[in-house]
Amino acid sequence: MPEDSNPLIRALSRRDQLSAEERGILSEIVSRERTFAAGEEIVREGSTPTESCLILEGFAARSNLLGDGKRQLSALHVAGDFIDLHSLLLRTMDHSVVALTQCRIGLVPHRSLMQVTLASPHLTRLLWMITVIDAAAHRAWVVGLGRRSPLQRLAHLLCEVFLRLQAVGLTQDRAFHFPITQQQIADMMGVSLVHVNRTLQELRGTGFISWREQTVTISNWERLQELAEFDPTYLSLEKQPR
Amino acid sequence: MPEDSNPLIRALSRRDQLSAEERGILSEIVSRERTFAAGEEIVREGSTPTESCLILEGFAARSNLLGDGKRQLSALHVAGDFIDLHSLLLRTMDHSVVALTQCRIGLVPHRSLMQVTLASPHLTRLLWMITVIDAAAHRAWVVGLGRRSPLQRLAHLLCEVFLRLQAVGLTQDRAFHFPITQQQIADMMGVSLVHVNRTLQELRGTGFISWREQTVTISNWERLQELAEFDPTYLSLEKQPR
DNA sequence: CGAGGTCTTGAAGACGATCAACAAACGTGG
DNA sequence: CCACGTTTGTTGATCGTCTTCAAGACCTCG
Repeated sequence: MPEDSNPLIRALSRRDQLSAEERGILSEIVSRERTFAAGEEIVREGSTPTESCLILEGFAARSNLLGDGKRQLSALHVAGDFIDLHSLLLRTMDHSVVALTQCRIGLVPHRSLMQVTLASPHLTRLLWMITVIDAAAHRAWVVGLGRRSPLQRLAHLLCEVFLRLQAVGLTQDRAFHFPITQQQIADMMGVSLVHVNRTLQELRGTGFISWREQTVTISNWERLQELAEFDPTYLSLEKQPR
Repeated sequence: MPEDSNPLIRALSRRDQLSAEERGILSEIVSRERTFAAGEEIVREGSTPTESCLILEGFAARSNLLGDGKRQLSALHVAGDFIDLHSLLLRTMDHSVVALTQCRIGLVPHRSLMQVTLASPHLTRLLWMITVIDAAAHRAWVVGLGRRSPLQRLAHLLCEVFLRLQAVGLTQDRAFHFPITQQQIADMMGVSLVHVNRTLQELRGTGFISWREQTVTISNWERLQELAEFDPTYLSLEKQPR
């Protein structure tokens, strides 16, 4: 894969300096590619992967099915995200990963990742960092689900997605392509589909965003952040030695 | 600190083989100890720690304060847990850590941890594993807050705490000391104090647990797990090469 | 013994779920 | 290119759950 179109390199070099050698390792780490249609399972709960999946294009989510047929999405992932990097350490998946839209996925053998841990402490720390930023996002979702109103949760989600897409160069000014259904939003926010629809109307009603033809445009970034009580610290978007 | 009373060594050797050398490194990694009273802040949101905190004794939680004075606890931690290991990679804390009970804390300099990443790939992976198991617990909480009833959430919490305490040898048969207030439970479960009280009565009413004098006793482990739809996979309690 | 924290109970009201129906958009094959 | 079926979005009405407010009981510790 050519280096500059590799979203992993983009995501990492956004947060720390990468040496030429490190870029080289990262650009060769994807062994093969696969494409998944929207709704398909990329990784299955209970499986024990021998490769980790890197999103090259599209949106995916961690999915947990409950006994009564309910579903909770516990994380949203975008291009550049390593969706099951933790399976290197954990062996058996405690959740599935599903494609929310069509996804192009790069597969990275655990063998190669293990090799990185043996050969490059710095790259190892950066991979570790990825999982730890993931965990920070999980905590932000816990806070939202526990104590924020559905309106705030939705606003918070859009703030998060905007910055994460911006970090990999997938925004145009204040807009981004977001081909996600209301049912998927509902399963992320822990509310019913009907309520998402109404909350979305309320959010549009504020005039802080518009959402038409699968494109979200943030018309008032300041006020949207205020509404969501959004603090971007947890995304760790600063460039620092790690 | 003597090796066998070091809960970090207990927690890690529960999940992978540790060499004598590795045990040695771990037993010397705590530079000093501090004690915190219940309610005290162990790590402050916005700070940039230069040491990480290991719980030697007591219960602590990650705490997020919201604008209107609400509080959400995004994780519960017990002896053996590294509560801000991620600050090694992330620099600034996006949440506080508070002592829920009196806590004895071991402080581990980032310098020592960085040294581990340079010298021991295997220990590095185990430290990484700790943060990744943490993240798995966060996801379990997301699922609970999003889609489980308060009753199930409470049952799930008790299942989780029981197994985590068992892993560090802090259970007696089917019972464990759990000096946590209903307000703290409420802030973990994202419900009101009043509702925790009523849910707790309902859970006691099932006869699956009793909770008297700060001690939880699980009288029907099978049925409690069933009620909570609890699957311990996410705790990664198996011993495996990592 | 008194004070503050914790637990418990009741009553009212808000919020979001559920059920049901319809509209709009999309995609596919005839 | 249109017809039709499926998916997605929208709206209204009813019901149940959980919040909020308020007050009292209990307990622990100085």
